[in-house]
Amino acid sequence: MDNRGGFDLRRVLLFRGLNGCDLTALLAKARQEAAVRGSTFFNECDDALHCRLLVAGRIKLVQTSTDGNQVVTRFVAPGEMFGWAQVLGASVYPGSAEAMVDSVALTWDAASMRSALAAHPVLALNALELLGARLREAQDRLREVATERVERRVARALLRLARQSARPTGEGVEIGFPVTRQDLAETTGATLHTVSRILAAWEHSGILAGSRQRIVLLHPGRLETLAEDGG
Amino acid sequence: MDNRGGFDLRRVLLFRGLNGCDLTALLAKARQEAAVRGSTFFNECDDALHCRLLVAGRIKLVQTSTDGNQVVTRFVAPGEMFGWAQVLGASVYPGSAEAMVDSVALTWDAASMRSALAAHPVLALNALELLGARLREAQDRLREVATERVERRVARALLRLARQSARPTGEGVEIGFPVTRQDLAETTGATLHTVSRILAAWEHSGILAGSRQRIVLLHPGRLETLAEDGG
DNA sequence: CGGTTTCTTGATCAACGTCAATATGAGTGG
DNA sequence: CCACTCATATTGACGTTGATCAAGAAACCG
Repeated sequence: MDNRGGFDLRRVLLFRGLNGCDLTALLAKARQEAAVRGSTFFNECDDALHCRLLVAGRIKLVQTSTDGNQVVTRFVAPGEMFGWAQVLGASVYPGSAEAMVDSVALTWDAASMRSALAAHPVLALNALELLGARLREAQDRLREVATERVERRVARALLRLARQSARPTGEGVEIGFPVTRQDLAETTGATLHTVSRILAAWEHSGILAGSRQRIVLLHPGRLETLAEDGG
Repeated sequence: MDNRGGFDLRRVLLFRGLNGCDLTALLAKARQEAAVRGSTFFNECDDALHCRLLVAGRIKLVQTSTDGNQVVTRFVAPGEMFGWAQVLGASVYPGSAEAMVDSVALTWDAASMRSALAAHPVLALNALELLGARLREAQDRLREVATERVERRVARALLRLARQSARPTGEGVEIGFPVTRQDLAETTGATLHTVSRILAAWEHSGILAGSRQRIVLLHPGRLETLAEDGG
């Protein structure tokens, strides 16, 4: 089996259950694409001609509203697909994909991914499951933003980030890629000012430590309390 | 071709492109289920054993958070599927499905729907498209709730409702099923008080008219202005 | 007709955004 | 290596949106 880009593609959830042959054939159709930190794989409203699998790095998907406000719809970790728009019936990307660190993706054109989905039911079912999970996550976040205080939303966001990309350190769990207060604000629907204040308070009370773009959760348990019962 | 429950099933987007035979076979596996106004087809956290197609009536999907706050994740119109949870890899329903008027649904068990999806690629691709559209909608609403004022969110919610279920009246477009201020509050992430005040103001300025659970948009254009550039 | 749900409206208040100023570090070119 | 610049972060003062609290009115229902 192939092992392109130093990444084990059998681990990719979308490909689970696909036999080696078919996987190799599918891979043959992909090309590799890189984006340095700060650049994008695609921008909001670009024609959605491709879909991608993140192989290395970290991406954020960002939607911008007419008045310039931005929202981070998802952080993408290696092994996850992104930019499905065309495959799923949209003609343009609903958001931009910005590399938070230097990143590498495998890129398919939407048409061949569609035919692969049609040819391999297991692939389509996997896609449905993944998409279902994403829909549930989006709805959960909707409920949070609609009903919960900023502090709690920030707590949840940090826990999600930690779950997706924990890097154990001496004194706690570090989030494994650079996250600005602005990023956190855009995932939680708050301003960077409020986020900054909240994090400062938490640093003060020993729940977390951090410096520029780095956040270490010293006390995930206490964060979970904050996230759940609003202690 | 079958025409069960007085509803033309060829119009259902999920079934588009499926041949008559297969459609009939699929329908044979469904059973009919009714829910009177106010009752539910299923509740949040129930085991997700079935998936459903709304044939008549109107449903709202509601998520409740631990502190009792509710959010309406979607209004379901006839012809739309709901309660896909199990098919999409979740074991329990992420929300309840409450009938806003007396309603009828066709019900499949999740296993047979899964095998139908596996057997008919066209079905799986349709499902992916529909789910993709839903994901985009959820993300749009997330962006709205995170960045926009309540007034604008209410305007958008009304326009969405009108689009999904407009009933032309003498003086404007009526929303074709009973919607309470509470419902609107739960779709927009506001309180019913705020919604009530906003609607009162709009009634005052002639943008809409309404009575108990009835809303008539007299001036959709002005609502659209409010929804877009915050005029 | 009494009870219940829905809706309205006022008064008050706090969460959080906005505005503003400053600090801190990281990268860059001279 | 240092000066400069830019992005990021901190912090305070203040204002506004919209929630909360409270009370009552109106419509519907058995």
